Amino acid sequence: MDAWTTLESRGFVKQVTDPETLKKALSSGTVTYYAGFDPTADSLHIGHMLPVMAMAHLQRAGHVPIAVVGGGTAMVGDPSGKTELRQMLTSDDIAKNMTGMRTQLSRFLVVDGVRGHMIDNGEWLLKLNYIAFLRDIGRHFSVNKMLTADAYKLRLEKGLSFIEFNYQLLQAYDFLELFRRFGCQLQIGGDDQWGNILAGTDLIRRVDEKDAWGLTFPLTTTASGAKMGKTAAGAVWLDANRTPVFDFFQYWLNVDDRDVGRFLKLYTFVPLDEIARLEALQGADVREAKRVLAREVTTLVHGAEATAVADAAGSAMSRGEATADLPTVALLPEDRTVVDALVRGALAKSKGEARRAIEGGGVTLGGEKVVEREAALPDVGDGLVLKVGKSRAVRLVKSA
RNA sequence: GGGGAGUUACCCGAGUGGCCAAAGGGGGCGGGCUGUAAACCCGCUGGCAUUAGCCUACGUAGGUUCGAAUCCUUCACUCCCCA
Repeated sequence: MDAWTTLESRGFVKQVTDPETLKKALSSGTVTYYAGFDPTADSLHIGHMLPVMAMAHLQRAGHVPIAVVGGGTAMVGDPSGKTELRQMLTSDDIAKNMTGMRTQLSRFLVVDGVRGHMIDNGEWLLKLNYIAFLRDIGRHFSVNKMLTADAYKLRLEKGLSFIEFNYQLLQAYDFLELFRRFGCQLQIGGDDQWGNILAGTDLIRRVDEKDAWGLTFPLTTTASGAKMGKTAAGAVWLDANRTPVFDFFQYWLNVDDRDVGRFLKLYTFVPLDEIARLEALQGADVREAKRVLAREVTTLVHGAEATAVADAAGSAMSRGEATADLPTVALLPEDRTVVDALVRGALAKSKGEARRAIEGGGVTLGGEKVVEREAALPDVGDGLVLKVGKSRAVRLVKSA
C-alpha cells in the first residue's frame, strides 16, 4: 500500500493543497516532509501522536521526515486556536523542553540525518535580521488576507498582539528554509495549522516559484466531544514520570466504544483488515478491541515489557486482586488512617477529598469496602491493594 | 490620547454590606445500572480539623465599616466606542 493510501484510509487526511500531484509524488518518488512541534513542555502528550504517527507511516514508505522542534517559534507563540495570548516561554525553558521532546520523537522516527532529520528552527529564526526579513519575506504577506482567516477573526474579537500576528510569517519562513535546505516539499499538521501551512506553500511559490504541498489531519476529539488526551489530571503525557504507564494504558482501555476503530487506525500500526475485524465486535466484546488498542499504543510509547505489566495490573485490579504490578506506594510511619494512605498514594489530592471518597463508598482496601471515614490502617503486610473507584488503585507497602 | 464596560472557584456565569466557601450550568470525581464503554439516576466537588470550628479565596495593594466579593482609592490587565 502506498503512503498516500495508508494515510487516507487510516483517516489522517483532512485537507490537502493539491491531492493529485501529491499522490503521484508519494507513489513515484521520495518526498521530504516536515511537521513542527512546539516545545511548550518537556514531554510530548498524546495530542502530538497524530503528526508523529503520520510521519512514521510516511517514513516506513520510504519518505524522509524532518521533525522541527520550534525553538524559534516558541519564542513567539502560535495564536491559532487560542483565545488569549499564551505565556511566553523563556529560552531556558525552551532548551530544556526541546531535549525531552527530541528523545521521545526519536522513538518513533529514525533521525540519522539521512533517512530522517530533527532540527530546531531557532537555528535560522533567532538570527533573522528584522529589516531584511520584512523586505524579503514580509512583503509577500497581505495583511488584508491574513485578517480574513478564521484563526485571526476569532482573535480580533478578543485581542491579538503584534508578536502573535507574526507567527504565521515565521512558520511560512520555516517551510521556505526547509525547502531550500532539504528540498522539503510537504508540511503536515493539525487542521488548525491549515492557514499557517498555506502561508508556507504560498511563500515558496512566490519567492522560489516552486510548488509545495500542505496536508492537515482532522482535529481529533473523543466521541463525547472532549479534546483528545485531556483528563482531570491534565494531559496524557508520553513521559512515564508525568503519566504513569498504568494510567496511560488505562486511558486507552477506557475510551468510548465509538472511538475504538478510529483510534486504532490513527494511533497504532495494526493492519486495516485486523482493525475491521475488531471494529465489527459488538457489546461486551468491544473490550477486546480496546485491549488491543491499549496494548499497541502503550507498547509503541513505553515498550512491550512495561505494557505487559500495566495490562496485568489492570486486569488484576478489575478483579479486585492484589498484585505486585500495581504502582507501589510506601507508607510512612505517620500514615495511620485510610485517609492518610489515600493521600500518600495520590489517590486523593487532599484529606478532605479522601474523606469524601470514603463517604461516597468508593474506597476499598484489600477488596473490602471502607465504611468508617476515619478507619485506621491495618497492617499492610507485604502489600495491600487500596482502590478508589473502578480504575485507580495502588499497592501499599511498609516504609522502606 | 479621550470616553465607557469589565476582571468571581477547573471553565462559563449569578451575586451590590452580614443569611457567602459564594446560585446555576458545564467539566471532574464517587455510587447505582453495565462491559474498567455510552446513556440514565443519585451524591460530592477550597484547605485543615472526629464535631465545634479555624484558615485561605471573588485581578493587585490599601482604606471605610462592628462586619466587604459587594462601598472608596491605587495599580495591573482585558474588551468596546472615538482619535
